[in-house]
Amino acid sequence: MGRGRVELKRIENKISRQVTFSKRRSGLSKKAREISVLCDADVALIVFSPKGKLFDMETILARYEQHTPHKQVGTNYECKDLDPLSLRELQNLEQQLDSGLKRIRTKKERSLKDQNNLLAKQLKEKEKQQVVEINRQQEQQGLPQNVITTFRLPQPLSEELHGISLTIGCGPQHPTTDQEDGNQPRPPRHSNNLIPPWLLSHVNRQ
Amino acid sequence: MGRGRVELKRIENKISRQVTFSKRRSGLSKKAREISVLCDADVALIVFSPKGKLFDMETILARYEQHTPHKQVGTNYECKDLDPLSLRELQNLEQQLDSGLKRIRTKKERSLKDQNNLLAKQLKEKEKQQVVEINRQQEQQGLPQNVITTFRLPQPLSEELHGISLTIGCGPQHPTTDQEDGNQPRPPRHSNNLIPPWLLSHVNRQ
DNA sequence: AACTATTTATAAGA
DNA sequence: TTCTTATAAATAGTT
Repeated sequence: MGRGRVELKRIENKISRQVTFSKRRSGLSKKAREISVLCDADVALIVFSPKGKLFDMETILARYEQHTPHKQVGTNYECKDLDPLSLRELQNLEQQLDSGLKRIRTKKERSLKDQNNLLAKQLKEKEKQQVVEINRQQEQQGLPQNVITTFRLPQPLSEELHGISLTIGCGPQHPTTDQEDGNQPRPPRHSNNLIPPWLLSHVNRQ
Repeated sequence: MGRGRVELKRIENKISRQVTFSKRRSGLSKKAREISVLCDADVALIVFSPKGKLFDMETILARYEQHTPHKQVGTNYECKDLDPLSLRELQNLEQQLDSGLKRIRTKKERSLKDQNNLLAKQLKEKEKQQVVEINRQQEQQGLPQNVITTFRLPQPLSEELHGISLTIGCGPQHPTTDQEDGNQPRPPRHSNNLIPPWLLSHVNRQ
């Protein structure tokens, strides 16, 4: 339905796929609503986005549900349908289970978020301490201060970071061949008083 | 779509309603299948007939692109076979819906936990850094310290260092502008905990 | 179930 | 994202 035929295969272009998803999702919802109204049917439609996010969940329930036992029309059979009550009960059960799951999930999420917040606060605190620490040291050595606060925007930042990364990664070149020797003479300490954190994480090893 | 406009209200004529139901039901299924394939989305569609009978139930999971051929319900089959089948299918559907919910929940949880871990690691490094910092200061004051010379450079570290340089110096490791595939799970931008935490806090700032 | 006149959905482009 | 429009697709009424 559009300016070209649609091949029934995954749309590889991400943008196109998202656009198509958005359009078709609304179209699908509309049609689901229509059939439910026109034909007095119950329709449940659940659409998950490509990334698994619950993108749309729509339950369309026709207003009146007459669950009178009935016969199959237009066939030779008298057919007892699936018991509407059972169906309804199943639906109820599903809803209850789902809401139960949601409650638990919510609790878990809240717990995790609390934990996140706590950790973030602690981390921030540590950073403050560190900045003060470094500034204090530099002050002692008569070096310019506020090294860290010179980092601002992403773009200029990355350039500055590049320099720093060289300092960290390529400054005291550690030969890669000395992996097994535990008593390598240490390269001279950085003249820079910023001790590479990656180094610290190894100091306490073993 | 047809020879006349459709008023969005229940079709009173029973035969017409059933015919329309049948037609639209297949159309709806088709569209659901299409969006699931085209957009790589998971779609669940449940349609109940006006009287509560499970008339059509289709679960489309894009991952398994095998589309079960449509079932003819009601016309040519023994009714006694229908009900248990419907029941079983309903149970299947319930299970699939549930697993869909679980999948999402798991993803959210994993995301939060990753974040927690990252924060925890950063925090830990900060602490270590502070300890070494203090040691260094003490050293400056004439106190012998050998903290750093105990350091051993394990093989993997150099690779990690390389990673740091790339990460910091070369900008986004994972270009977001690619059109190819947005579904590949990307590693977190700085999953590497060796990046200086103070630096990380700047890089990640948004 | 088939057939079409129409309406509707929507792909591509702006 | 939203609108526009050319076209493909769905489908209402009919046979």
